[in-house]
Amino acid sequence: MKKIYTTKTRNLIIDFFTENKDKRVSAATVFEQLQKKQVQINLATIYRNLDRLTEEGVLIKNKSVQDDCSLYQYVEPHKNCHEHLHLQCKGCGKVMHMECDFMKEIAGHLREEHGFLLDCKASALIGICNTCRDKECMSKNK
Amino acid sequence: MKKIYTTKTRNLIIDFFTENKDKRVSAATVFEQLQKKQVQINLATIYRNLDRLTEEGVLIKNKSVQDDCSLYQYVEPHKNCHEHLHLQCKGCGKVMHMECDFMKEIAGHLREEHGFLLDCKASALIGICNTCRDKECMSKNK
DNA sequence: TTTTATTTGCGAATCATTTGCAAATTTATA
DNA sequence: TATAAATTTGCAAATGATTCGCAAATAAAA
Repeated sequence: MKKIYTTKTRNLIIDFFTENKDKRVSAATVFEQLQKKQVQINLATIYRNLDRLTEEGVLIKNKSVQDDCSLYQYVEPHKNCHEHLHLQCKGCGKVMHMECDFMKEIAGHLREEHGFLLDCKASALIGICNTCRDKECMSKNK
Repeated sequence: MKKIYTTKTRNLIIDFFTENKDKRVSAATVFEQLQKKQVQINLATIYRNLDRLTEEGVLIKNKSVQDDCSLYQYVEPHKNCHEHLHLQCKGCGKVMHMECDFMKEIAGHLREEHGFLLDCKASALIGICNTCRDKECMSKNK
């Protein structure tokens, strides 16, 4: 098995994500944001690190609903994403972790009634969050 | 607004999907399957038709979990995909429509407790279906 | 049947992501 | 600490899905 090398590049990328814990970003965004901080890392290297970090469970990777690219987000080590669903807002892109007891009911219902073993980590519910709904509402009433 | 032209190409593509109602396929797959039937349609044209059909609501389009491509599936006209979630099996790729009253509870819970307006059509729950679970189980007990 | 609108095929362009490879860096070993 | 071994990096080129421009073909409207 491969060993993990602690490189400058790797640390800079991890730092970026821990400083932006609630953001879901593309490889290109990581690249741009680091450039703004005068950090020059090759895009291919960023991709390689993002994929390693995803394998290690440091990041979650999934596809953007709107764009044709993958998005990565930091996972709080204590958060067990196997046990809650992710709610992603179509408006602002933010992902909320739906951590509440109702989760168990959903998983149970799917298992009992539909013979379906839910994989929370891989799933995502798309919709509109409160904030964006209000914005939408306001613009319609103009 | 644009009018819809009924072309040979368009009909061939619609036929393909109505003959394969439970399958979710990529543009490339449509292309290959039509070729096997001696039907030659340019890939770009297939893409254009798939996107038109998706806009018209004849197909559902979403991104593959595993591959880097979009998948399209026929939607039964009577099915209202605004009101149920799609359960997609990681194993076989099949999509089930979760049509049952519990859906209302889920949508209600998200709205009331999480301030989240669910967009069923855009969402997908990933997991393992009965059939694939059994297969997996059998192979482990070998 | 002529006119107008839309679609098609084709090749080229685009965009995200991956890959090969030599050089650089990190870790392990002596 | 010096050297060897393993892994990562940058770079440029390759890949693969999807899109685009444009002239020719087809369908709908007049």
